[in-house]
Amino acid sequence: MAVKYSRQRQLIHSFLMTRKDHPTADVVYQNVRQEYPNISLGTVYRNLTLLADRGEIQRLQVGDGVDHFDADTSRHCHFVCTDCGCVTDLQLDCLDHILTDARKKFDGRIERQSTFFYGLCRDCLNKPVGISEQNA
Amino acid sequence: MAVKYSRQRQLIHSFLMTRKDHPTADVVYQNVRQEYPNISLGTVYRNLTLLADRGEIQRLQVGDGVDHFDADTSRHCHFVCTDCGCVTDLQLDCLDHILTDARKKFDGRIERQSTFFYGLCRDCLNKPVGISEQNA
DNA sequence: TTCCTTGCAAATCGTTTGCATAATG
DNA sequence: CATTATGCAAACGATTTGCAAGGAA
Repeated sequence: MAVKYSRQRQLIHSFLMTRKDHPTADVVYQNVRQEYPNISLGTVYRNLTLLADRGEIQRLQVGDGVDHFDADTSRHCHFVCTDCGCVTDLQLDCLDHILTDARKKFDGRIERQSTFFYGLCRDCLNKPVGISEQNA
Repeated sequence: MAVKYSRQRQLIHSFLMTRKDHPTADVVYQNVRQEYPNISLGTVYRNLTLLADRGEIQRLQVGDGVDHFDADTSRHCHFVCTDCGCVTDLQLDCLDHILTDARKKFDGRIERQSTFFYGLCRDCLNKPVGISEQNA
């Protein structure tokens, strides 16, 4: 239960804080590896899970089958591009409102909410057709 | 591309329509099997994917690592119990509002939205501590 | 010294896929 | 007949886990 310091966890967490694009475990691994070559994928997974469990980071299941991680634990939404798969933050004012509304209607205890938007990001919108494999 | 009739797909789809609890592929398999014992898991997966791609059902990634399926394709939210894992529908009035708001703020094309709420369902709220493994 | 962490590799588990055969249109 | 769907089993990919060794308190 008690958590002890580890250089690996420290590197993982601080790497995540430098990124606003919500990397996957493997991306974290590839990057931390540059500074700490001996680190293993298992360790990355273990620490991401530990940090998420302690609420120090957020685990995002954006719907592409791979977990993404976000060092920003504040309440915010995400946009996921269905073409390039990029994930970006989206700040909305009405988050509290929807939560209140849901609590009013639901017979149980609602603790948190997660909202994803899907569509095409700016870059993919402007991209000429055929520049990447189009999703039919 | 052309879709041909199959008894298996028919059974899968109509089973899904009888359920409002958003079963997983395996649950669909176990149930359809009672009426059609020779069906294979692969066929169930193939048809759920086909139906979802054609918009006849909805694939839900509720965050437990397993895909759930919903025969109700109307716009609505879901509540996921973090204790028992049950998934229930939640109808909210402000869905259009949040979508409009997001479109206003985002520089790209937002096509759809998905919102999940997490907490304890009514049954788990009333359940005495220790009746199931508590998530520490 | 005690307990937490690691690296490594093997194991898990949900889902997908290749292939030869069966069913549909 | 051409094409799509099936059952089966093997393949896959992301994540987890067991274990012996290393590091922190």
